[in-house]
Amino acid sequence: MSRKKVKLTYISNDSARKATFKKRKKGLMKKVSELSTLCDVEACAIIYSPYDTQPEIWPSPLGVQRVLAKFKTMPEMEQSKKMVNQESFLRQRIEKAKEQLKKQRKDNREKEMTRVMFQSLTGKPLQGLNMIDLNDLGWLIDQNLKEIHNKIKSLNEEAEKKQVQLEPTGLPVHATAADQGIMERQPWFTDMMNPQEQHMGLGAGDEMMLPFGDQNHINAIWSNNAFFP
Amino acid sequence: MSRKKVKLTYISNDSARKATFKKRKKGLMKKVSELSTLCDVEACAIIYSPYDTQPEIWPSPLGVQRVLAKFKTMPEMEQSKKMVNQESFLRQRIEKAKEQLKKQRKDNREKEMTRVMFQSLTGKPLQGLNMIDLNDLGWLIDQNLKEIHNKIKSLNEEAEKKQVQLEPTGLPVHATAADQGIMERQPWFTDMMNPQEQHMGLGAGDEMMLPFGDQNHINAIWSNNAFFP
DNA sequence: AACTATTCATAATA
DNA sequence: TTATTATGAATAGTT
Repeated sequence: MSRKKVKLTYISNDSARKATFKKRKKGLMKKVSELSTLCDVEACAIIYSPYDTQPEIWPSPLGVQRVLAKFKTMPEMEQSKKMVNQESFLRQRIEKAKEQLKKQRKDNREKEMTRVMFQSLTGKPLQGLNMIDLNDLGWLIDQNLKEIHNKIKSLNEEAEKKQVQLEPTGLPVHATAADQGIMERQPWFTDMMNPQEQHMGLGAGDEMMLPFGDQNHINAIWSNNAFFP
Repeated sequence: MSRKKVKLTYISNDSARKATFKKRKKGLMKKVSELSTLCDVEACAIIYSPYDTQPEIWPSPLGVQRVLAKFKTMPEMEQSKKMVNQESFLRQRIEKAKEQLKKQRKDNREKEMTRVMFQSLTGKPLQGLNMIDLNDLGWLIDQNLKEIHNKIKSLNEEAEKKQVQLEPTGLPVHATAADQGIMERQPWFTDMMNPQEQHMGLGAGDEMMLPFGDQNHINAIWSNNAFFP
């Protein structure tokens, strides 16, 4: 049961390190073999370890020699060109981690504003929110109102159909007063918070674009993390 | 969505092969890097592909050179000793596949005998069963009877407790006639089918050891598979 | 070494 | 091509 994500650092425990080495070496050799088979490329791997006097190699001494010979004939400058070295590799990983962090922050932000919204609905006053928080909160409320409106609309349409079936000559059912109220209220928050922005219509597809930025304003603990400037 | 287990064979579709190559090369390099970091071993990998004029290497030209130099100083005979070559690698995979097959056959065998047992219970006569099938069937029935007996026993014990609580001076409830019958019947099948074997007691722990062999006698289609002699 | 819960890699797809 | 996601594979921790 791997409890935690493995820390990518030297394993100081001797037996654990040996066990991990054996497992991962096996897995690695399998991967090399598969890559070679699946894509028909020449490849080799050499691993020196303190557990064996001989290096572990793939695919065979001759195979290794062949690949090495090819490699040796290349000028050093050429060798460096397409190389994946440790630095660029780590750079890639950091980049990916940053991406994930960004996504996570967006998620956290949305969750946090949702919490604030519900607190507000239970009567708690909105305290300690800056302009950016209020803006995001407004956007979130607009989204929710929009959803509610759509729901009401579809319910009304359904009811109307049934009504028509039951009394073909009667008056159709119209949108309720509650629905109207929501319709009127929908734009005010956005307008107040974004006086400079052009107001977007209901069907403009803006529901796909969250306004939440990279930083969480409320949970400042994350915003000041020195590892992610 | 990887629908099926990947077939370990050359990918003929050009674009699919290239895509796979890129992904797997990246994954492989990551693995080498991790192994090196986690276990502090010297390792290198070189991959030639038709997609680049230069080979992809790890960890760096100098790192590769260093490992290669070490490798070259070794006599060829020594090099071959601890090697993982394609043949021994495939041998290992075949061995593992055989193990899995063995387990699966055992499972299948037990399921099949269970089916036969229930068919028999519905009145269908036992046809086409050889001595080995009958022996396994007997074992299976014994197991089930044993389970039933244990269940009855524990139920009786529970009932006895309640009985004592309700009428503290009354006679305790004993095992039922049905239970007795099961107890008497339990050993006969095994004894008949295994006249030479020593009969094992109820508590001897034999319930852990399935008698089902490597071959399925009923589904001969599997037994004759030429790939697994 | 064998076993699982879990993370990780990646085949298929959009 | 890159991005996404469901699934198979690898493996960390444990027995």
